[in-house]
Amino acid sequence: MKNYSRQREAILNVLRSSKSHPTADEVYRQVREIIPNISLGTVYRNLALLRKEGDVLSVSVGDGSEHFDGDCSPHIHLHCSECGKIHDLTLERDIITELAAKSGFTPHGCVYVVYGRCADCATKENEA
Amino acid sequence: MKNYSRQREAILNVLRSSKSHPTADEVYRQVREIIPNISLGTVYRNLALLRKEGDVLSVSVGDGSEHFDGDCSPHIHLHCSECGKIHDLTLERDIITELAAKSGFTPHGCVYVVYGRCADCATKENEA
DNA sequence: AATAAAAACAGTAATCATTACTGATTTTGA
DNA sequence: TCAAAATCAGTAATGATTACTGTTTTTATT
Repeated sequence: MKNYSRQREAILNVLRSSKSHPTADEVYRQVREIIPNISLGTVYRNLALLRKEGDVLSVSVGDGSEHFDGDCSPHIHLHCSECGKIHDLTLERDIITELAAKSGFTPHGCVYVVYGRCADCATKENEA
Repeated sequence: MKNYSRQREAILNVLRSSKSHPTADEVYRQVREIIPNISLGTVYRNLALLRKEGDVLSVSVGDGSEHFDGDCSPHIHLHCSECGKIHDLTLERDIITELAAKSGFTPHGCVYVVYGRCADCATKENEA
């Protein structure tokens, strides 16, 4: 376990205990409930640091801001263009990274995004 | 073939004939050599449109701006944290999208990024 | 413990990629 | 031929992110 500051630890905890892929601002709001006077700059700085350390990864889905994820295991991000949510899908065997390694690339991490329409939104459509 | 404006067509051509995953600004500079008075706003608007249409996709690697790709076939983006380049790797069978579809998601497109160090940078290191 | 250097912080100002707006021009379709 | 719709160039505004400043906390050493 790394020795992180209280602020950095709190940010990491928020991300680890979240399933919603929050933006920097959303992380900020959640961490403020634990450390009320934490600065937004601190959140950004630590998110960048945690990403560099490989504790966290970030996903961009083209909605203007970066989303963060405390789960660094290889998994698929399903981004619904209708509701905007990012759903997770477990990936048992990471063929993509295996291929990358086979090609002479040294992998540190990965982000897989599939765009489309989630099952929830498809169901709602049928109901209406 | 869709009936696109001269500007939109030029933007698409730049992306189709590029292997370097340019940003909006880089696309703008290249298109200006063909249409010198094109506006940056037009480039952004058409990139967003082309992406929506599925003619183009965008990749974010955490360097501040979005990169665009005229190749929409499923392939792997190898992002080197050393030189910043995005290398492409062909993907014969897209297991990721297959899994997504099997889970009840309706896929429209996908972006796969593997972070790490490219073969070129590894070679340079050994030489030095 | 005392202290100096390094790291991290809160708060705020600045940057810069992206988006929105305006009025003019082009395209489309009846 | 004409009016509505789409698109444009140019520019202003937005807003996510980064950089800066002076202060506080941590770390390492004596």
